[in-house]
Amino acid sequence: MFDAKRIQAQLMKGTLPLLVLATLRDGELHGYEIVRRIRERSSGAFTPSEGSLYPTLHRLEAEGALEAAWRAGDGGPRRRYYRLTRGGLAALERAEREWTTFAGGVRRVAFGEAFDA
Amino acid sequence: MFDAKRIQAQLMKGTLPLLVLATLRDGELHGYEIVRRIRERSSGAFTPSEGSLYPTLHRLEAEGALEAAWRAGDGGPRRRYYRLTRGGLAALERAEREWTTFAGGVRRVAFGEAFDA
DNA sequence: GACCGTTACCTCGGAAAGCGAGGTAGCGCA
DNA sequence: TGCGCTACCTCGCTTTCCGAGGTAACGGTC
Repeated sequence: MFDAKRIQAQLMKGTLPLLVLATLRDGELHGYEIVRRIRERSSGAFTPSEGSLYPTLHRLEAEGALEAAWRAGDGGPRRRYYRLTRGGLAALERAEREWTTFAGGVRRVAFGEAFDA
Repeated sequence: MFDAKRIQAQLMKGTLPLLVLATLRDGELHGYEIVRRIRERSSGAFTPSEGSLYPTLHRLEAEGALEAAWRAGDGGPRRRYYRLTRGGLAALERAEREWTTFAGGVRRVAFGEAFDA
C-alpha cells in the first residue's frame, strides 16, 4: 500500500542542501567524503545518491554558497574539494531555521504536540 | 540566493499524506475542512494547495487508506467526506514512524544532536 | 432574474529534485 | 591485460508540488 522507499526519496527533497552545507561546517571536503559523513552521522539512514549529490554541489557553488578547488588525489583520481563561503554559512543558518519551522509544523499537525525548538 | 518559498514546496513533498491521515484521526472530514485544520494546527505555516490536496486524497483512497462518501452540503455545494479505514490507521502509524526516523536523521546530520524521539 | 461572492470539488501543465544507470578516468595488484 | 576501487559527471525517469483554470450550487443584491 505504501512503498517506504518511495516516500523516503520524496521526504529527502529540499533537505540535501541543508545536509551538505551542515557537513561542510567541518571544513573542506570532497563529494565522496560528504556522502560518507552524511551516512555515518545519520546512522546509515541517508545515503544520498551521486545523481543528486553532484547536481546539488554544483547548484550551491553556482549560488555562491560553496567554493571548490581541484586537488590531485594521492593514490587515486583527482578530487574536487568544497568549502563554505561566508554566504554559504548564512545560507546554512537560513536552511536550519527553515527546517526547524517546517519540522515544528509537521510535529504539531501530525503528533498534536505543542511547539518546541 | 535561496528562495524560501521554493524550498518549502520541496520540503513538503512526501509529507502531505502524513498530514492528511493525521488530520483525519479527528473523524470524518471533507477536503476544504482538512486544509483549514492543517493550516490552523500548523499556525499558518502550511496551507496545502488544492492542486496537491485532491490528488493526495484520491491516491490515499485508491490505496485503501481512506473511504469517501458524498453528502449534500447544507447551504452550499455537495461535499465529499473522507475517513480513515483500518488500513489507513496502519498507514498513518507507518508514516509517523517514517517521519520520526527521517527528522531524527536530519537533526543528527544538520545539528549534530544525539537521538531523541 | 441577472449577477457576484463563497464554498467546494476537480484537472491540467510546468517545475523541482531525487534516483538509478551509465560513462570516464587514474591507480594498484594479480 | 584485466579487475576493482575511488572519484567525478550526466542523462532520463519518476514523483509530487504549485498555480491557474473550470464546474457547480447556494445566498444576497439590484
